[in-house]
Amino acid sequence: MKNKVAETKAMCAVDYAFQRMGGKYKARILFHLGSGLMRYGALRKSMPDITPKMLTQALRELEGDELISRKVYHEVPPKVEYQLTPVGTELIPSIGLLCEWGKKQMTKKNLPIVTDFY
Amino acid sequence: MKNKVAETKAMCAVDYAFQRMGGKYKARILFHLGSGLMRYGALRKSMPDITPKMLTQALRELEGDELISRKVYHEVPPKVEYQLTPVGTELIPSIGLLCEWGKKQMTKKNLPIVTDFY
DNA sequence: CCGTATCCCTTGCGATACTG
DNA sequence: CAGTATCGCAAGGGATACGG
Repeated sequence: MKNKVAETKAMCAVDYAFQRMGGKYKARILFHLGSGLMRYGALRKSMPDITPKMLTQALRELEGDELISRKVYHEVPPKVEYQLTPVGTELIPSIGLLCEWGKKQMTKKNLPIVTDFY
Repeated sequence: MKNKVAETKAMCAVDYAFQRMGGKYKARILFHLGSGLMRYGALRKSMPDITPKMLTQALRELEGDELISRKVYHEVPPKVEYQLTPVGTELIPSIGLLCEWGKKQMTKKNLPIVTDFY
């Protein structure tokens, strides 16, 4: 169970970035965490279209790439908190810009935008 | 041969953006076109790891989403020019930021970065 | 020069059910 | 509460060869 890429050979910086925050959900997860620390359940509620399996998978990969940190409280009921690392935090402005671009285009085309609780 | 998504239902702006410039090559292609108009062959040479099939496919999708325009000269030998549309151009700053983030992280980890001709 | 066509393989992703 | 396990499909992507 390796983490995607053997980064032994030279690559493009754009690719490097996309391998870490690309994919179907990672950018959205990072963006949500941009507003601060969140528990697993809170993340689930804020993105109900992501199955637990995919959410956990994305979170583990983000953790492996050190974009987020994961803190487990061994108590009953269990509690796990996720938050951005400094490196992950530096990614937020880029995603924010992307998001603004998306909003602008969607507005132009009169497409319905989901902002809250999604 | 439809273009990926039926955008009938409400979605997140981040997703909207990623459906247009996400994937394995699109951001890189857009970024290269950021420096100006390029012919198909020039794009190929600048990104030799992309097979013609994948390059053409990505270009067609970008064209379909109106991020780039394609101008064909019906002459021998044939000549096709690609360039960013205004909407596509607005995407460049976000990708640029992502690229800078990538470069910074790669530098920290002493990973070899390919900038020219890739 | 600028692509297409074909074949095939891998990976991502989803649904559903179950657990410490 | 915060996950795993299992199964399975479908899209994405690579290699190679050919075409207007």
